[in-house]
Amino acid sequence: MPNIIDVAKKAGVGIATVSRVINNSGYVKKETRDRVEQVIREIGYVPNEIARSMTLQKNNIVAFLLPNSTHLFFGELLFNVEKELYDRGYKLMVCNSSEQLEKEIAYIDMLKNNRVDAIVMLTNNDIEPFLNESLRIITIDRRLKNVPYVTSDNYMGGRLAARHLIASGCRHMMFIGDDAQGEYTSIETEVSKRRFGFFDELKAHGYTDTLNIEYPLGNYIFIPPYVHDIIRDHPEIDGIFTISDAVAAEVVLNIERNGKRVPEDVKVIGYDGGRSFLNLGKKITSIGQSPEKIAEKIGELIQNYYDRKPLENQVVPVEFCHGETA
Amino acid sequence: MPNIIDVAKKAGVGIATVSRVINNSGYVKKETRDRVEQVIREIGYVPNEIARSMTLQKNNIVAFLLPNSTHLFFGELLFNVEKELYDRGYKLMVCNSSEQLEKEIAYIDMLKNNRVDAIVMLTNNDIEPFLNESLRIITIDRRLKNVPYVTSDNYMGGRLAARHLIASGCRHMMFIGDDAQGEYTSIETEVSKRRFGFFDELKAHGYTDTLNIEYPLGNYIFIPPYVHDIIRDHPEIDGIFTISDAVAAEVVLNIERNGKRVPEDVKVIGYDGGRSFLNLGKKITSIGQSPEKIAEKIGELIQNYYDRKPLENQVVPVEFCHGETA
DNA sequence: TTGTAAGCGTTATCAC
DNA sequence: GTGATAACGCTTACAA
Repeated sequence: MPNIIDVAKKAGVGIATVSRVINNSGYVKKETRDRVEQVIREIGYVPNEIARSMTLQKNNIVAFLLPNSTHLFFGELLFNVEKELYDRGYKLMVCNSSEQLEKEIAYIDMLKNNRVDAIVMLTNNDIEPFLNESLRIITIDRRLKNVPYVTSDNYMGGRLAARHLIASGCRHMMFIGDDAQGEYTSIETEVSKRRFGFFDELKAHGYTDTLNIEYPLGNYIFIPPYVHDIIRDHPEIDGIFTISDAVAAEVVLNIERNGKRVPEDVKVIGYDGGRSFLNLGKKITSIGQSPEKIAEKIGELIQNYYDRKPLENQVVPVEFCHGETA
Repeated sequence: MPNIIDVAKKAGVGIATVSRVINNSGYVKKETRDRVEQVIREIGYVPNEIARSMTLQKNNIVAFLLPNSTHLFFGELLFNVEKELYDRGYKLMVCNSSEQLEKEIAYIDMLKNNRVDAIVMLTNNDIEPFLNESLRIITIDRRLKNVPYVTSDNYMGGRLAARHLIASGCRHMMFIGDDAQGEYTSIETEVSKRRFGFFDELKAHGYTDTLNIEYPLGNYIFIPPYVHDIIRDHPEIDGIFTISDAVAAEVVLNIERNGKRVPEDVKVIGYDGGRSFLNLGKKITSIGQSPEKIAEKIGELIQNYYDRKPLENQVVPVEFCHGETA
């Protein structure tokens, strides 16, 4: 593979001149430039980004460390983040941790070795002890010390869900989720604000008997079986808000299996926009967060890293998505 | 950020010795090794992979160029390929082309610049003119000159679908797909073998009036509206095999909208394993191809590139997936 | 305008 | 066993 020296020799110029030509920097006489470009085409020279990275001390590579890109919302996020970065001239490395802390640690090690310019991180694990100041990180839905984050307006999402259930005439509500910051984990997740917003709005309207179900942090997908028992043991419940669409879908299926109708007897609202694999036969009513907008904000923050500008946390608006379950 | 020279100085040894320690290569006296390792820990030295790439002339980075990672099957593939590569010590760069040839070309250019070690490519575009011998490529479902490919056993998939429809008592079959190699494109896709296998098996059983619907290559997701008209104009059709689950889902919805029942009146078989977003309320009967196995084969081929072993095309078995539409 | 040379952080070859 | 030193391919002062 030809290098810059080959080009320089063949064109009868110095390598600095070739460099100036390919980077469009500095002064180069038109004729010289033409000659160099001619040679470049002739011998099929392609600048070596690795060598350039060495000199420039940056490689324009960003990594996205996330639990699992096959999860619906994460997959959308991945796609949009990649797109956003491509438009800005950066490349994306994907790192699926499968929710495992050890794998996250191993990945971060690898990413340090590879000197990626920045890391976009999506995790619910206790990763903080394994990070250091030198890493340029952006988190999604997660508060870490001195790390900027992007999140959707979870608090508003919770309030919107509450308002809809109230307006639909529900009297006894319930929240189901594994975002718990309380007894199960010390992890601080922005996602918990869905719960806070939901309860605050309900209280403000005089609903005080809302059931609060929490269980250890997972991936917002699975639900412990006993949750279904709780639902059955509380036949008065007629409005449920869940931490995600995946959980909502499972709840709907289970309720229907137990002879109640959704939304006629029980209304269920999920979170993420209403998509599901579970073949419910109806669209989940949901609070939608936009992967495009979140990715856009991530792109802007990354750009700020490159431009050495200060980074500010970003909260992206959510919207109520009409569906057939509430 | 400390480098190998810093370590060498502080440990009072030459850099070659440090290199031997971190690579576990050559002879190093135990005491020397301990001292060096001690210093490495002390100053937090992390080897620079970029520099290593320079010297070694490889960076252990593989790129996955695909149309759109949010498509169900592609997303699964991406996840599994990344996992497979991670296990082998390689890193994955994602490149979504959104089906656009120009974007694929731009990506390939970028990947050349970055000297990625290999490219896994999934495309239906006429990309061949833009590749050259120096690129180490592996395609999925696609035949290119001198490029090894991995694909599922599409031909057998087609036969399995035919057998099931026959066994279910269907009399008049139809195939729907945009894999066409005939009048619409010169692209040679392994996917077309689904069609060939389907027809061959039907013919072998004496079914000769099978309807063959083809339309220009897309992404195996959308379907031209007139296809639905064709279905309606042929009320005798009672068995349909489609190029993908996405197409199958759309066909099922449309048939039911027109007052027929699936699978009672018309049986529909898709391809990919039966998943869908479309909330059919039932699982699609389908020919399943395993993203895990395909990814595994891709991993093996990539490994062969690194090991400079010859690469052979890989055909991965498929299986019939029972569902509720056929 | 253009060329020379230092430096980026490794690995590997060769002496010692 | 160990240490200089030459690559690897580029950018960028600094000189000319």
